Amino acid sequence: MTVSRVLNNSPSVRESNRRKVQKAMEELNYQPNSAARSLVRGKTGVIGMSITNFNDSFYDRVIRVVNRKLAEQGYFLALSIAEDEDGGANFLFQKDRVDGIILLSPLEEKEYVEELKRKNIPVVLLDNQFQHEDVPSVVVDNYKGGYEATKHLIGLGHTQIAYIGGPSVFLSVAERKRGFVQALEDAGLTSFGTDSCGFTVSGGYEVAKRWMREDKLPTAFFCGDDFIALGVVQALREEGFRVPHDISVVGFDDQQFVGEFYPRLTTVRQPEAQMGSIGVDLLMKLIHGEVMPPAVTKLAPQLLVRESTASVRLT
Amino acid sequence: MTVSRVLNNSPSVRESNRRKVQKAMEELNYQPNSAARSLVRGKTGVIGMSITNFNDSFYDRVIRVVNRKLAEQGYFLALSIAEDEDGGANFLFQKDRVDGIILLSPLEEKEYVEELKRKNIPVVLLDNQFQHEDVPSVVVDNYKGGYEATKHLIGLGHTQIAYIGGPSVFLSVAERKRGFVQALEDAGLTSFGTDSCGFTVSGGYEVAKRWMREDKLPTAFFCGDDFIALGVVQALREEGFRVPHDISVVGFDDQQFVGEFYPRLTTVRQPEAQMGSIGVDLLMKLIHGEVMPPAVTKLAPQLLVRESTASVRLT
DNA sequence: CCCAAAAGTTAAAACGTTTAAACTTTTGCG
DNA sequence: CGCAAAAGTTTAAACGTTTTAACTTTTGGG
Repeated sequence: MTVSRVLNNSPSVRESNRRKVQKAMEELNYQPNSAARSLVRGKTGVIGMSITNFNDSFYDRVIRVVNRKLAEQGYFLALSIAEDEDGGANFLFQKDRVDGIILLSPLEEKEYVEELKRKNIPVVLLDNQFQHEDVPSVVVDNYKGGYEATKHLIGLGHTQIAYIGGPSVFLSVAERKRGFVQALEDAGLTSFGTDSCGFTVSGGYEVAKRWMREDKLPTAFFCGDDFIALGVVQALREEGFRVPHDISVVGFDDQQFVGEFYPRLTTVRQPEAQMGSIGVDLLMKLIHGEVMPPAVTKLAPQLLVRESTASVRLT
Repeated sequence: MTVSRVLNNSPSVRESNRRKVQKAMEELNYQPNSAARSLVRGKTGVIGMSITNFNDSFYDRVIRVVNRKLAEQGYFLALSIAEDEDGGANFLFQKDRVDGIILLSPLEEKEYVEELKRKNIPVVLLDNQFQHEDVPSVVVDNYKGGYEATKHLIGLGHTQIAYIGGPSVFLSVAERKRGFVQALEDAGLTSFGTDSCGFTVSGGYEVAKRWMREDKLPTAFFCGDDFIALGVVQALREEGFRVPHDISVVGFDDQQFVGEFYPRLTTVRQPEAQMGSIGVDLLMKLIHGEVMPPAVTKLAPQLLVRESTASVRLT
């Protein structure tokens, strides 16, 4: 009826009637039923986003940008937590619940991507290094991040540099390491050693402690993320080493307040805003049926030099 | 048709037919349209949760518990970010999109609560001290948290204790302070002074610096949250004071890794799991139309004594 | 073997909107 | 003032399920 037209403000409705309808809507506290609407229209106006990790500044920043940008375009963002098995996005995995999905995950997620493809749901991958055929993705250039961080250390005169990465399920881990190795090679150096642990403070702490027990100490650590870096700093401190005076440490991600608390961490910042923004753009194109853009967009990270790195100390 | 019955596995369908239908569903990759389903049934199977804050361990823990518990009961959780004006839950604010809402917010949210009431959407408040008529809520006993933290400090011999709280929009701030004051009074002491700042590292940092400039230094700080506490620690350290050797500091919330990094922070841990669990229980009761339980459930926090507090130093 | 009850199946209506088509009123020009 | 075009309104069908009622088949007791 006419009501539908005023809801979708079609032009062909007499002003007086439009007024009347609006008044009635107010009085009755009327609100269109979105299920019915979705049913007939075949769209919901909501975009789903699956997230694996919460308490993390990198994800936080990406999510906020996506939320804002989606809102600008008239879409709602529904976040879903990806727990272990269920891929977490399960609730999103229904074509009629969302118009599109943004998968924010550092893991492969092959199955989910395939399922979504099969269901014909537009999907974009963020922070996901894996290339799934014709699913567009936006990632940061982790290789470059590792390279820049290491180069910075080399520039400070360090020659004994170690890398402590995260779990090998994350492709980012290997990429950062590749950058690390290449930077050393380009400078004619060799790696002091590498190791890995969980992306946690305690992980970094334990690796560093173990190394110290074995009398194996570089003059600088490049860590796979800030949590590991903090753990390393903590372990070093407990054994009487000062950062950066004795040993330099660099992290990755610029987590909340690592730049505000001693020792202000030198780290690699990812372009979260760009990532989120491009991700939304890609998804919108997909939704509007535009031709598929190039599969993977790679963004440059930025080295933030702070106080946890210094010139190598000549003993 | 029969299909509907096998979907909802009603008993009255011949086994052979059930088999046939299932096979067909597999082959066609069939998935029931949830919009149509919601439309006729009047429920969606999703619970919305509005969150103001992301990169925060307290919220993270609550959210994860809620997610898990909801999943157990066959509901999906859709998270929505509450940005400034929109109350963020706007997408949830439609009765036909969700079966119920959990508002996780430390702010008053009067308008939203009223709007939800008006729309007749079951709603439960978490971490929200404000009492909205007949909306059940679960909060932590911030008064008690403040009391216990201060008592701990007093027990260590401190008599010059200061409180640095967060922004006064948060009721929790006043409650924690009330606990602080009462503990002092019960011990026959008076407050060394109070101040406030944002719930940030830099906030705590600046207050402490300012106080030091004015030669105003207590022997112990009770801070409104861990971020403030870290800022205070950092400021003290920069001025040559050691924590806890010279000055003790206690925080609130047990944020990620404040227990792993020097100085391991003494803090107050909120019972996130309980809060989430009770919140879900309440919401389920509301949804099933059970009689309204008592309006506000108050949970006891727990003091975690670590290394940022020590006996007062007798100079 | 018949018949009633039980078990299972099919048909029709309903959920609340949008869209397309048919219909009616208004407008403006000669 | 009449008529065609434009503007606006009403009707009907459709979206994909569930629910209720009506119908058909199977089962089992006498």
